[in-house]
Amino acid sequence: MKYHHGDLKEALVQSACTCCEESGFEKISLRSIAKEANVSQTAPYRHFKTKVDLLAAVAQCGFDELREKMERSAQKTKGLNGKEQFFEMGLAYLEFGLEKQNTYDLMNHTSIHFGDYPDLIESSEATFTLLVNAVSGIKPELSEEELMSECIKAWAMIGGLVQILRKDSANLDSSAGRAIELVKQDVKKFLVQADII
Amino acid sequence: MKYHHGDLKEALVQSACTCCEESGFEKISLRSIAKEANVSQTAPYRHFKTKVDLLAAVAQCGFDELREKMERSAQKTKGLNGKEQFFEMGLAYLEFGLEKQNTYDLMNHTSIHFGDYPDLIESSEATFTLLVNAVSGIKPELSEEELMSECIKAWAMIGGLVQILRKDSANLDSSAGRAIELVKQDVKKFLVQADII
DNA sequence: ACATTAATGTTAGCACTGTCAACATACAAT
DNA sequence: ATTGTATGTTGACAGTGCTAACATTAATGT
Repeated sequence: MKYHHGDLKEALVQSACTCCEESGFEKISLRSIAKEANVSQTAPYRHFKTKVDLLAAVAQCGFDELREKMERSAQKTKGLNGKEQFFEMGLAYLEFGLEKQNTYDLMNHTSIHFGDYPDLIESSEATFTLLVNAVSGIKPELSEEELMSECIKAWAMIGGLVQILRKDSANLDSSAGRAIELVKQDVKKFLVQADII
Repeated sequence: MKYHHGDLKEALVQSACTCCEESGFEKISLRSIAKEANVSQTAPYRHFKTKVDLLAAVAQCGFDELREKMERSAQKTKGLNGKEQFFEMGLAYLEFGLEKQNTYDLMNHTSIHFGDYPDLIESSEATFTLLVNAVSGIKPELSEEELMSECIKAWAMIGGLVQILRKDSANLDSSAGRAIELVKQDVKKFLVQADII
């Protein structure tokens, strides 16, 4: 057990990522993360000024993971037309939001002020850029403003869908519950009907 | 009815609502709320089994407030056609999401398990019902399933828009920032273009 | 009217948290 | 070899949610 950990910073971030997805980011405690790394409770303060700084690093990992997932989806459908590709990317986003709920929450949480973390901004912008490029590929005739409007529309829709699909059906009456089941089963049809793709 | 305090339960909820909107629901501490009511730290436990129970009450107030706001908006436009009314309600929802951000967050937060709070379910369903009725009035020919699909579409869109419009423009590159400003200035045009109304 | 019970509030304390200051060690540069 | 800096440790403080044991008040039954 050497006094100096090899790469404590990275180990802490990894532990925090795991813990975030397993138990929710609110349950992350610096102390437990430190213990998991076999290190004293205040050791993390040599690498992160505050707890939020660590959470920001976790959120950044989330954006990177999301972007990679979307890129993989887009590449898998390279033979297909632009709209199909765009749909696959949207689906990837939706899947991420549903599978990694806690990380997704952290990424969209207001307690992290993006402005304080340039790297985080960069990662989140890189993800959004994927969307912009895809739409731009489908509709090259759009002005930049129209393009952005289109992207925001798609983004809002998918983001809103994630929010809805996550709700327990207990929150809703039975007919809404059935409708949500339908949406889950056939997201594509829904997106088409909603004029997203 | 009057015991030691008078109506401590209501006082706690009111304090919590105020505190939630002012500083965010994560900063609510039972102790500070108790102090604000001039009562010992553990007194709230005679009225709320856990802190989350208190938060659920705050969330319920939020849904009631949102519903009332939407109802007021709908009534104000009674002379106009159904679509205008529907738009005003959507705008009311959006305004609520932007003005009462912290309360809105709490209402959509996953740590509150709606299933445990029947009153909360009721309040949230009553709000959603407003939307359903409005859409149903505009398009009476829809089957129940189609109706729900339409409502979910509108709900997802507005919810997603709230999420986007709240982001600091620092999060986005300048062109997206400009587009968001446009959306803010002319939400209606955006919703029409998005085929919401 | 009085005794009993339930509702409500208090005190003390536990285990936990984020964070800081002071100290200790390891490693890199001189 | 000496020194400085990066990194890790110990100990402590104030704050948290929550529980148990106790105190008081209001409502209820006779």
